[in-house]
Amino acid sequence: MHNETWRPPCVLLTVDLVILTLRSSALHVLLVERGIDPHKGELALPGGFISDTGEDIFDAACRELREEAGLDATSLHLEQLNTYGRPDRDPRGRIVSVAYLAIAPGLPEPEAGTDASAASWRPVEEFTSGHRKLAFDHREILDHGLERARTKIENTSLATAFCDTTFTITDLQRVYEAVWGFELDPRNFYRKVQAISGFITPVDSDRRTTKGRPARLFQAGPEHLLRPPMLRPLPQPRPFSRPRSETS
Amino acid sequence: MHNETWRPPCVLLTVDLVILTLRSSALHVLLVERGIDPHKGELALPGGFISDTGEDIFDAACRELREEAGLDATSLHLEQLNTYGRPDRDPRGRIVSVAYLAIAPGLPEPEAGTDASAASWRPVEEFTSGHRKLAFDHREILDHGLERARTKIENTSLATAFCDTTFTITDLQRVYEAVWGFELDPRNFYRKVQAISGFITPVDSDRRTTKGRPARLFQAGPEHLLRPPMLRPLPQPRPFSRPRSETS
DNA sequence: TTAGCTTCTTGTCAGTTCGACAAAAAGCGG
DNA sequence: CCGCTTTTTGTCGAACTGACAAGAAGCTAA
Repeated sequence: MHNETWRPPCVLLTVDLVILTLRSSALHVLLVERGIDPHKGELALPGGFISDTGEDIFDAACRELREEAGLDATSLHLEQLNTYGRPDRDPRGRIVSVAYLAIAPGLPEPEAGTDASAASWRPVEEFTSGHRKLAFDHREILDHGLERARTKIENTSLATAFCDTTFTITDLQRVYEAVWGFELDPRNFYRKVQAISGFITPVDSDRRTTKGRPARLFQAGPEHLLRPPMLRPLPQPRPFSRPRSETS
Repeated sequence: MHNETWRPPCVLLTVDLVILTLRSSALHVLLVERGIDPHKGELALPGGFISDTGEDIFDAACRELREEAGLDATSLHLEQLNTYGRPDRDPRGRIVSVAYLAIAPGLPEPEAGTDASAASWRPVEEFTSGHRKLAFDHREILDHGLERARTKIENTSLATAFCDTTFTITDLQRVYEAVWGFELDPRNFYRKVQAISGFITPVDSDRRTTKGRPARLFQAGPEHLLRPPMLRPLPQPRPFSRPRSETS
């Protein structure tokens, strides 16, 4: 296939992070304003080159999470998304980026004065609705991250990663509503999440009270796979379902 | 973060393929016997280095599919899996591999005399049950590919990618049984797949006949997302589901 | 103190789906 | 025509879903 003098080409490897959280019931993503060219001044996902050839990719994602976002990887969900390597995606040369999805509970604005000071939480709605743009192909990466989140909270307990260690069922409902973009019936939601075995377990003798009736507190359960799953309502009312017995 | 003389390290990029198909109702994966060190003589996933810095990763996957497996990427399902970059995964140096999952309908053995002659279909059961080993971290990649397939045929129409353009409902059932490793009730399966709108559409006036009653033929429908989903039975009978009204 | 407000929690109820199984339908081989 | 195989249609009780009413438990303001 290749003669012996052929040397495989090498590429530069970066890590990009889609970090999602909930702030006042709206889904937000952490973005940085680029300080250097290319795309100077534009918004971009936090990320950067792997530090040396001995660094594992996952470790690089943890490091960027700490350096650029000021977040501790051990306390939040972090999973790999796709890898992006279109030859023209970066004008500086052949740069391949491994994207990661991070899910964090509600957090304060990144502290000024730190390395993460250039980062800020932005409502994802600004980008999904089309007006605002992102540097490089980061809009595509963000879309993939959002779709991954939408799908995974259907079948896994990922939604609890948006919550603190203890949370109310209404907190959890806010997560589903923000990620899916749908309002849900609180009464059906309340019973449904409890019927899924291992999803959430009650924390006894403690309730959180804000305005109405105090709510029971829960914590994430042992099960990762939700069965039955939480199915999101579909955007389109679906073409049509063939009547069962109409065989023509 | 880095001074200006710092140059980001570059890595070698490869593509590895998990190519799945059904042969006589059993799930098979295409593997090659390595002709060179490292891991000479061992079984490995087909794959190779990207050919030059201008080649897109997806295109590289298509090329390897053609060169190593003799398959045409336009006629089968091809999607990206995870990217593997542990520093010690390849003794030759820092080699990062982007894995792809390909799903093909039942196919004959790769033709001898071609570039793909080193490749052969192996039952996945040989590897999942533990005895036989794979080169590098390819066992891990295979496991991820299998888990992806198991999950995606639940929620998407991916299962039809294992079938020819027309197929019977029993053919489709064989796919689910092979990928999940569970036997399913043909009668419930028959009605369930038809109730999912857009999953499969009947091909009129044509039936396939082998031994028993001739079976109606179908083709893949327009819908990608299955709603309601096909839920696989769980290995463990699940701990226990709290009685609905037991609130203590 | 009590009425009103908010939010959480439990009930109800009809339509749908699911899983286990029976039985009919449609071919083939003898 | 009889038995065999495989596909297709029925049946039926249990479980789940989605819509909505209503009770429970706090807070606040008159």
